[in-house]
Amino acid sequence: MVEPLDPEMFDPVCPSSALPVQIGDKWTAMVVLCLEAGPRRFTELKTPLRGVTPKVLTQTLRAMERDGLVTRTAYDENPPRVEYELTPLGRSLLDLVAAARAWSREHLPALLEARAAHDSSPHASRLKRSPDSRA
Amino acid sequence: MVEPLDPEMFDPVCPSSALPVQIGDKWTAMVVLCLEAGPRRFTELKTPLRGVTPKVLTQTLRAMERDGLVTRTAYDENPPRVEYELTPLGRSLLDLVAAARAWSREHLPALLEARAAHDSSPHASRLKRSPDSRA
DNA sequence: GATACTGGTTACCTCAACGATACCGGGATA
DNA sequence: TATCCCGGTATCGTTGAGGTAACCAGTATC
Repeated sequence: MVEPLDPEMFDPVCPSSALPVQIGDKWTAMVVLCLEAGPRRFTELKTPLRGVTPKVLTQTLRAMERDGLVTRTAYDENPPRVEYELTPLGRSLLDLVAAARAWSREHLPALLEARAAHDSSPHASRLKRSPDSRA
Repeated sequence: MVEPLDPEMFDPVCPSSALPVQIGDKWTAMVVLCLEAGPRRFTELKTPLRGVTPKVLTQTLRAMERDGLVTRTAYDENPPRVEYELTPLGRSLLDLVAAARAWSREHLPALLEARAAHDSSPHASRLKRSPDSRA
């Protein structure tokens, strides 16, 4: 079995709300990351995906299953056990996620800085006079 | 001046609705692509972005300006002229867009095939018996 | 009995993105 | 006078992703 997931693997302060790249739905990229090391159970996924409701996690996983990104295996045991695992196709998304994370590491600070500067500026005139002059 | 934009540079049949990667808002990636070759005017952008309403295009461009991805330069001339241009930060998104497009070229057919297969299948039982026994 | 655990389902609500349509101001042109 | 062009605004409506809360079956344990 693989190691348990770090409940804090996703920084709640640096959410995808800021970065301009999204893979699939809101949680898809995080699910991919959670499944990188091996199959995981439903409740196992819920832990690091803090705040995700079972409904939304189910929706996400169903959509990923539909698209061939994960497989769902339910074992008729007691207590019930369901495992989700990345397919090779889903695994191919890891490169993309890595690219997005690389971009963020490199450029997100500049973006946030630009945003902060813009928000705090007194909205200077957006007009450039013709090359003559100005009063 | 740069060459005019091809009004059909974006295939209306292969929209981003299918592919699981999104850069910024709905139109952001396309705007980046449109600005790749040089500055463009508002109406110039509207043409290849078929169907975008001026309101939404304005929203997109303002958001990109806020994030330091484009610069907006308005010339006080007649008729009015406004030019949008990629900043180096905006230009850095080109790599990401290229990565997303590469992934799509390589893997999107498999995803769509999986989706079609899933949608047309009679939803086989999602239950797997415990591995110990047989029937 | 009562409660808890697993892997969900169902009904309802909210909010922001997106879109449709119409309109505007200021020249220049006819 | 009227119309066109450009770069937008204003107002309205739709849509859907996502969230909240409650509930479920089956077993097991208290």
